[in-house]
Amino acid sequence: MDDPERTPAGDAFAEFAISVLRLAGPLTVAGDALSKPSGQTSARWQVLAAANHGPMSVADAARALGLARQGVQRIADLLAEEGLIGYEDNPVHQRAKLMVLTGQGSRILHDIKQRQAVWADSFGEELGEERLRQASALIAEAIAILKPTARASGET
Amino acid sequence: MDDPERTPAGDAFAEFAISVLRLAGPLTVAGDALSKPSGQTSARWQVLAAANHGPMSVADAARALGLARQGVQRIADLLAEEGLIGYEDNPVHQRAKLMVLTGQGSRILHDIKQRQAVWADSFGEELGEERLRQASALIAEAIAILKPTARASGET
DNA sequence: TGCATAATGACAATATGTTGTCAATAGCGG
DNA sequence: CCGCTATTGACAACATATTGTCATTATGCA
Repeated sequence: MDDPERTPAGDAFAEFAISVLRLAGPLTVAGDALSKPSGQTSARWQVLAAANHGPMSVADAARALGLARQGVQRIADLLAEEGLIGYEDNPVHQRAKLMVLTGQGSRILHDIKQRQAVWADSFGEELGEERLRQASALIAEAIAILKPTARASGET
Repeated sequence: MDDPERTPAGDAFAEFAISVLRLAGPLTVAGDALSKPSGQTSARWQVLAAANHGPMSVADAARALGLARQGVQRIADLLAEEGLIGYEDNPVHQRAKLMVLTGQGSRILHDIKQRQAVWADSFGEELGEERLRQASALIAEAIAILKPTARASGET
């Protein structure tokens, strides 16, 4: 019943994975705190930001955010109910309407972005730009090689 | 209505934060896949691993995992119902019983660890030990400086 | 000892996200 | 044009996790 042996690189990856999962919690809490003054949350902010990037369908936004389509749909419907986004007809697809920010949605996103800028500058300064960029690059690689695995056991 | 200006370091931190949140999803999916053959999930595996590290109360495990105490309690109660862990009397605390793996819990955790070792070695090899360790160190720093902020608006 | 404060587990409400299923629509090859 | 496959939104079930509240138990200090 000894523990399985891992290579040093395997150990490093395991530690990395645990670290990422541990950081996700505080980051979401911080995002909630940044968006709460505008009555929003991390998840709603993410969808607002996606819609602001350009008119896109819910499925497009889900791919951009790396989330399940149905989860983003739920958030988007809530945002639409509250008048922060609207669904515009899609000239090239009858079912897949395009999300577009309303005036109120734009104002709210702008307010959140202003708070986020102060926050990000502070932590960016403390952690160091170069290291952050290297870590982001590594994380992007990890996502790229993990995603196909996820997709193999993916939807339906 | 221009976007707020961020410093380069602030940009880097914002990108880093988004990357971490995006990676958390695939990592959880991968953890579910590793533990599913044993009838477990990522969350249950984490709690089993904490209990295996040494007898500890639910609150101890929650702190070790960086999660809310109540969420860990829910998982732990499920594991206890299924006979994977037991609650032992705590000599120094009447209420806070200590979680201990049962024989079945140990066997299941061991099986998951074996699958995880193969998986971690593979991705560790591909991403590189040194970069992974640097990223883990940076993430640990980020957790350290983010957590106090979270605690300021913390429990009750 | 006695009391204020903190820690802990129990319970509930809510937010987030995945998975599964289905019908409607697109897209493509014959 | 027809038919097969993929995409999309709708709907539901479930897992995970936070927040809030409460009673019980520990802890530290006067």
